[in-house]
Amino acid sequence: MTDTFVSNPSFFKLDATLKRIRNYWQKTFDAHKKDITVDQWLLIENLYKHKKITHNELAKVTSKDITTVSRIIELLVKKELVVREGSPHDRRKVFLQLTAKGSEKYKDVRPLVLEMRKTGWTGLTESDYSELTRILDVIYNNIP
Amino acid sequence: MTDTFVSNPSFFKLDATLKRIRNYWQKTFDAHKKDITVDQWLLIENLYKHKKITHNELAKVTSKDITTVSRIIELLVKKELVVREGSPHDRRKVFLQLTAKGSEKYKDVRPLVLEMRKTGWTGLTESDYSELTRILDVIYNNIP
DNA sequence: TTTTTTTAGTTGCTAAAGCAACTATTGCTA
DNA sequence: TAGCAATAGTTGCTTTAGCAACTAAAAAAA
Repeated sequence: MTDTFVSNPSFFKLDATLKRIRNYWQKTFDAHKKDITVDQWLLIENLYKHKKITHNELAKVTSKDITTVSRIIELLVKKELVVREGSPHDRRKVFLQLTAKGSEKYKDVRPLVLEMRKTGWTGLTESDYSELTRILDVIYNNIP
Repeated sequence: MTDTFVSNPSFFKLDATLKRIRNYWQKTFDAHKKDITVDQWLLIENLYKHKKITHNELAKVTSKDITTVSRIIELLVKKELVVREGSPHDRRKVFLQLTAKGSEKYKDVRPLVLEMRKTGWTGLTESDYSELTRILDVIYNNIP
């Protein structure tokens, strides 16, 4: 790998792309008055998928810091989209679950998300997707 | 493009990878007592490259919000790495420049950054790099 | 059983992202 | 030339990121 190659700012390109996607998602949510942020959506999506899960587990599957999860969940509880329920067996643990309102929010927002993902992938093939996944995975695992 | 494909959370993978890189960079900066954040570094890198530039231009080349740039620059000014200098021709404009200390910081940190980039790319080829760049560019330009 | 360590979660702090509203110029136009 | 629009930046606000320090409970070790 050449020096000019290494000096190439791929970090920057990742960052710029992600910011652009995030921005687009947020603007779309806002335009449709979904009253939700992108990261709040990510948590809702995972809560829908996992049904019952702790802060810690949710942090792992979303690649978020547990403190960040804790605070986003607080906002979702305030919006009555999520309930916290202490575990009877282990009183340190708190299980998180979507409320009925939370499930409805998921079903309400999901079509928008699918549409946006489709938009992002326009002109790309499934093999492009595999390539991207492969390369990002390698980079991810290269980091000590 | 199939539905399962579209539903695949590539956004999440981008986010996770970027967070991991950012985290690694920050920890490395801290371990070497560079007293700098990743985004502060990005601005310094661009100030070194462009020599004399306004907030607005710096925001464009770094894909950052101008308010964000404004505040990061404030921190860099406090650290005496950057000076603001009003334009005599247009009193709205403020030119930004690295101080001598700022240039030194750049030269001091740059080897670390090159090393980390190399680490991230271990096991990948230049064609992987082109692929990643191409795919990210397509996605970026797909976003309305 | 008592002490120590580990685990789950919260709170305080600083940094960065981005929108809205604001000031101060400069440029355009009627 | 006077009035209005556009441009450059800053400040206030809410959200997310992540480290450090903390509480409380459970698990492991003495």
